[in-house]
Amino acid sequence: MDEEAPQKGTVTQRAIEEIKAMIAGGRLEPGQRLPTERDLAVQLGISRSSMREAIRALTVLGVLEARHGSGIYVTALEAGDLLETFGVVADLSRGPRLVELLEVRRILESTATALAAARITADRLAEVEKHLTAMNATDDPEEILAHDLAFHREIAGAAGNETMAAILEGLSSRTFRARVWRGYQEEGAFARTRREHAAIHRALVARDPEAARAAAAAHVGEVEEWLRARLRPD
Amino acid sequence: MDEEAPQKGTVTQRAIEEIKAMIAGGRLEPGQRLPTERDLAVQLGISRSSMREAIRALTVLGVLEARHGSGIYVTALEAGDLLETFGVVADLSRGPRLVELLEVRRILESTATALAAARITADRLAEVEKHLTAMNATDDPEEILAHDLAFHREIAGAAGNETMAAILEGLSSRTFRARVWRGYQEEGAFARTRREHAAIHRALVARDPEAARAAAAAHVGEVEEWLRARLRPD
DNA sequence: GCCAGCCAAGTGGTCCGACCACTACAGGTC
DNA sequence: GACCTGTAGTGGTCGGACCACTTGGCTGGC
Repeated sequence: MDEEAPQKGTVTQRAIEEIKAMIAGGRLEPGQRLPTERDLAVQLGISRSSMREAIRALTVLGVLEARHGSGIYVTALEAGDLLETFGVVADLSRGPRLVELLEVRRILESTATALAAARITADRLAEVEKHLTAMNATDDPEEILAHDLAFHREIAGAAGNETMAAILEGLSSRTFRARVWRGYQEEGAFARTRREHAAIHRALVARDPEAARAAAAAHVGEVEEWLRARLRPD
Repeated sequence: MDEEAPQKGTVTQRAIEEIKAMIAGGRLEPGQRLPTERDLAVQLGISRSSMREAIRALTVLGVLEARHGSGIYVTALEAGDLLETFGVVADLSRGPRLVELLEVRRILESTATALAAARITADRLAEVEKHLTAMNATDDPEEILAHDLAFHREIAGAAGNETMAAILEGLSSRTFRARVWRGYQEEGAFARTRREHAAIHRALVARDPEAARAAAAAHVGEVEEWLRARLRPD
C-alpha cells in the first residue's frame, strides 16, 4: 500500500476530501489558519491552480474563508456558516419542489414556534413585537417582507436550536420568499397574514406551545395550499 | 449605468452569481449543456482559470456537472442533487451541534414516517421488511448500518416528499451515522434498536400514522438523549 | 519614549499559454 | 450493416507571471 492515493477522480476532488478529512479529524480547528495555497499545493503534490479550485469549492460550502492578503482560515463551522448554501436550493427550485420546501418549512417552523413559546425571553419577545408592529404599520411590500422575515427569524432563534434556525433561514431566503409571496399577497392576503401573525404572537405571549404550533402550521400551510392550487391547473 | 458590473467581490464570485442567475431566469434549463469553459470565460470577460473555479464551485453545490471530454451540463436540479452537500454539514459537526442535528432529524423523520404509514405501497413495504429482516439476521456492524440506512431511506421515500427525503439522507450520511452509532451500539443498544424498528414496522403495516410518528420519534429520540447525556459530563 | 506614517515581504486573486486525458463522431474498413 | 480508427473538441492539469491587498516592522518626527 503506497502512501500516495491511487488517483480517485480528479486531483481537485481529492484535495477537497483531504482538507475535509483534516478538519473532521481534528488536525484543523475552527478559526485556524491554513498553510498558503502554494504550500498546500506542494504538500498534496498538485498544482496551485487545482488547489485553488479545491479551496474555492470549500469556500462556497462555508467550510473555509479566504482573506485576500492574509490567508485561508477555517470558518467557525457553525450552523449558519455551513447551511448558507441551503438558500441556493430554495432559489433554484421551481414548481412542485416549491411546495415540498414549504411542507418542510411548515413542519420545522411549527415545531420551532412551539419550542419558542416555551423558551422565549422577555427581551426577545419584545423584539418580535417590534417587527409585528412595524409590519402592520407600512404598506411598502419590501418593508413588510423584511419585517416578516425578521419576525420569524427571532422566533426561530428563540427555539434554542441554531441548526434548525439556519435551515429555516435558508428556506426563507429573500429571493425565495419574494417569488412566492408576490403572487400570494397580490390576491389580498395581507389581512389574513396579519391575523395569522397576531395569532402566533398571542400564543407566544400566552406561552402556549400547542397553540403556537397550530398557528405557525396554519400560517405556512395557507401559503402552501395556495401554491399547490396555483400549480394544479398547469 | 454601464453594462459591465462594477466589480463586486471577486470575478469568480460574480461568475457564480451570473450562472446561477441564468438558471434561475430560465435561460439555462435542467440537463442543458453549457458553452465551453473557454467560451464562457470570454462571454463574462474573465480568464479560463477564474471561470473554472466558478464551475467547480457550482459543481460541488450539485448545480452543474462536468463530463470530461464532453462538456458542462446543468444537473436535473432535483432535491437529491442540490442537497447532497447537506452531508458535509453532518460530517463536520461536533459536540452540541450533533444533538441539534438529531433533533431536526427526529422532527422530520417522525413526520415522514407518519406520512409513509398513510401512503406506503405494498411493494415498498415489502422492501422495508426485507431490510428489517436482513438487519436482524447479521452481527456485522457494517451490514447492520447499511440496512438500517436503507430501512429509513425506503420509509422516507414513501412519504412522497423528495426534498424531505434528501434532507434526511444528508442527516443520516454514512460517516455521521457511523460516528454516533458506534458508541451507542457499544452500550448494548442492539436489542432496543431492534424493538424500535419493529415498532415502526408494525405501525406501517397497521397504516397508523400517529403510532408511526410516535415510534419514529422515540427511535431517534433515544439516540438523541444518549448523546445529550454523553456530552453533559464533558 | 511614543506614535503616526511608510515600506517591504507575504498572501490570495487573476491571467496566460501549454499540454494531457477523455469523449464523441465522422469516415473508412471489413 | 457492424465494427474499428483517426481526429477534432472538450474538460483536467500544470507552471509561471503579475496584480491587489494585508500585515507587521521600521523609520522618522514629535
